[in-house]
Formats: sequence, C-alpha cells, structure tokens
Amino acid sequence: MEEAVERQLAVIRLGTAEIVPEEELVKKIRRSIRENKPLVVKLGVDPSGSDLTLGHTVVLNKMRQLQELGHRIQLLIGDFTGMVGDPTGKSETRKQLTREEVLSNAKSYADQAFKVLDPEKTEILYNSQWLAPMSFEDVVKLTSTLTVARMLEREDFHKRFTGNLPISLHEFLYPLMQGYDSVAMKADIELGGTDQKFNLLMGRMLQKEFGQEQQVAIMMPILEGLDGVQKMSKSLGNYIGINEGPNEQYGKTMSIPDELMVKYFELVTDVPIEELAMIKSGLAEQTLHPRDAKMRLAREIVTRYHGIDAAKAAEEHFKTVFQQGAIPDDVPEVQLAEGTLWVVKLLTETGLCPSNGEARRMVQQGGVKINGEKIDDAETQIKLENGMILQVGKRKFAKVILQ
RNA sequence: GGAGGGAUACCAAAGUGGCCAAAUGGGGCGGACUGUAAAUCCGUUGGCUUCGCCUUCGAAGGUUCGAAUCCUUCUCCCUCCA
Repeated sequence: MEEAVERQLAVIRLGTAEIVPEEELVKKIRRSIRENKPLVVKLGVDPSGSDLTLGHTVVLNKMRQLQELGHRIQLLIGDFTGMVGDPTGKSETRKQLTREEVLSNAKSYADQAFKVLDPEKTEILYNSQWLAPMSFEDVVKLTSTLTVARMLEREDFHKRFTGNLPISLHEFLYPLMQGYDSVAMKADIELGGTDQKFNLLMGRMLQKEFGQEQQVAIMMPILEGLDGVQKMSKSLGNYIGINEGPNEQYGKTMSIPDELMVKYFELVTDVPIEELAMIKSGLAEQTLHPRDAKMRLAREIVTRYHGIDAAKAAEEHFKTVFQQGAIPDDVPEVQLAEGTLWVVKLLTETGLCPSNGEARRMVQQGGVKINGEKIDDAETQIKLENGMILQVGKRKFAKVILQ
C-alpha cells in the first residue's frame, strides 16, 4: 500500500515546482487507493483560441501522468469567463468571444491537447454550466468571502497597484470564478503553472468556505520561450507550437539557449530519468557537445508531434539548410508575372518585407540574396526567372513562379 | 464630489515655439563571429521609386510665418482628500 503511494508521489513530483500542501496529497492518494476511487483532477483552460505551444504541454504532460495513474482528468473550458472577456492580459482588454467562437476554440484546444492526453479517459466540462445561472445575490455572496487586501496579494494585482497601473474592478472576479469552478467540480487536485498559484489557492479557500474537502494545488514551472527569459507565449512570438511543422519545431528548438535544454528535456519530453541524468553529466563534463544534446531534444519534440520519420527528415533539413547554408527544399512559392522588377518592389510583393523602406534597408545591410548572389544596391532591377530563389536574412525564402 | 499630476514611436523615457521623423536605453531586425546557442562587435529601427516629399508626439479645433512644445474643448489614466 505505502509502496503504491510512494510510486504515485514519485511520478507526480517529477518536474513539479510546488505541491500545496503535500501532506494532503498523500492522504488523498492513500484514500484513493484504499477505496479504489480515482481523484478528480482539474485543469482550467482558457478558450481564447488559437494554437497550443510547448509551454501549455508542460501541464498537459503532468495531466497525462495522472491519467496513467488512473485518476479522473477533467478539462474545464472557461467558456463563461471567455465570453465575458478575460482582462488578465495586463495591457489590453481581451476581445469578447461569441458562443460559437468559444465552442470552436474549445474543440481546437481539445484536438491539440489530445496529442498529449488520452481522449478516451478525458472529461470535458464547461464552466458556463454553473456560472451562467448564478444570480447577482450569489455573486455578492461569493465576493464577500474575501477582502481587497487579500486580492492585492496576487502578484499581478500587487504590481499594478503599486505601479499605479489600472485595475478594473471586474478583474477581481476572475480568481473568484476560477476558484468557484473547483467548488462546482469538487476537485481533488488542480493543476496549473506557478503563475496560477493565487488562483489555485483561491479554489482551496472557496472550497473550505463551501464546506468541501480542499483541493491540492500542483504547480508546474513556467517554460521559458526561445529567448530564454520570458514565458513562452504566442503574443511574445517566442514559442514552439505543437501544430507547427517538423522543420519549424526542429529549428526553433535548436535556437533555445543552452541553459534551457535540461529543463525542456524534463518538462516536454518523455526521455527517461536515467537517460536524462546521463545527458546532464555529459554536458557538465563536456563529453557531450551541447549542440548534439540539443539535436536530441529537437528530435524528441518533433517525434512526439509528427512521428519519428518526420523528425529524422527535419534533422536532415536542418543540417543541410543551416549547418551547410543550403537552400531549403520547401521554399514557399510566389506567383509573379514575367518581366523586370525593382528589387525593393520584389521583396514587398513577395511578402518577404513589410514595406519598401524595410526592403531597402535589408538590401543595404546585405541581407538580401537572389539565387545565392548578394544584392547590395537598392536600385537594382531584377529580371524575373522561373524558379528564382529569393532570400532575406537567414531564414526567409521565397521561390518565384512565373505565371 | 473636490484638488493636483499625466498621456511622446514596439516598450521605457528625454524634449516645453524653429537646429525634431523626434536624444538615450531596452527590445526587434540585418551583418560579422558561432553550434540558427550565449556573449561580443558593427549597422539599422514611420511611410514613399528616398540627396526630396508625405503622415506622426491621446482626440478635435485655435493662435503663429512656423507647434510634440502656447490656448480651448474632449477622452483616458494616476495620486491625494471626502
């Protein structure tokens, strides 16, 4: 019995940033085994749409592990909060979503999440189910459970408050709604990033308020993006998307800072602990070239989302294109009419540069090549040829197709 | 409800009548060096077929030969008091 508990704990602890409180988790697991009753695990999902990044998969990974341990995993789609318009993005108010948008976003989220989770064993819930019917009286009652000072403990609010930045009153309601979700779901465990700490604890607080057993908060570290400093996010553009092509995923992985490699291995791959230890020591003793370790990482990531063959192909592609400076074979094609075109115009027409000024600059800075020849005069006229390869910077290519 | 402070480019922050397409820093982009890493160095960072022209300093009007800078109204934010 205790052995089984320990085994579960070991899996859960792997890569986890914090478990609050761990003793309660032990108790819950023990009871779950004794009564053969799986724990309810909650993961809140923001239906603001678009594509998942590797950052999102950190938590999903942990969900899957819990799933494999036999617990009940519930994905909670925040459709209600989504329709109201979540203001958490400090700088700009998010646009409000229609019912249809929310549902289609939720579906696309689930499709993506199922690349990590087992769809057969995953339940999907919507918080509009219990939030929408609440009366104003209910809301007032809910808000009376905590004070402004308590709210301001949340880092985000605190920072804005002390920094004289605006906080809208309704923003205070979001942690409450999220916390109330836990009450409605009778969650045993809620998973989230460390940035969700406040909200996860809010769930505990409200459950207590409602006379329920409190959930355990399990927090995963935040995965830094390609820049190695800021949280991986779509809006910062420093992300690897799980829907991205093999070549993109591979290349982007290669560009993460070395220091992040191990963390990536731990949080977004299935590389076994023993092997991970070898990689770590290899890097420390310099018997393993960081580049090779990173290539392994890139391979692992691409394999997960595209399969082993695609991963190998992406690696080949990477080697030829970037290590040897060759031109990739999957260059996007651009249709153009036959004739002669001013370079600057050519670059903007093909979408390689956003404006003439930008294109001009690229040329002047020596970042433009046509068929491998550097163009250094912004006034150059180009005779278009079928199959002509345009290159801007290191990564942007286009192939000319004459109509 | 009262009093005061503020809004400048991607962000932060100078500029208070012409020398301002707007200092400086960060970020971004390009180049060199590399392992498409980091660090470093150089360049660049409104638009336009660009030694010139056009549109920008919260919004709209006005004063002036000339406004980011002065005046009026409006919008938004912040602080203190009640």
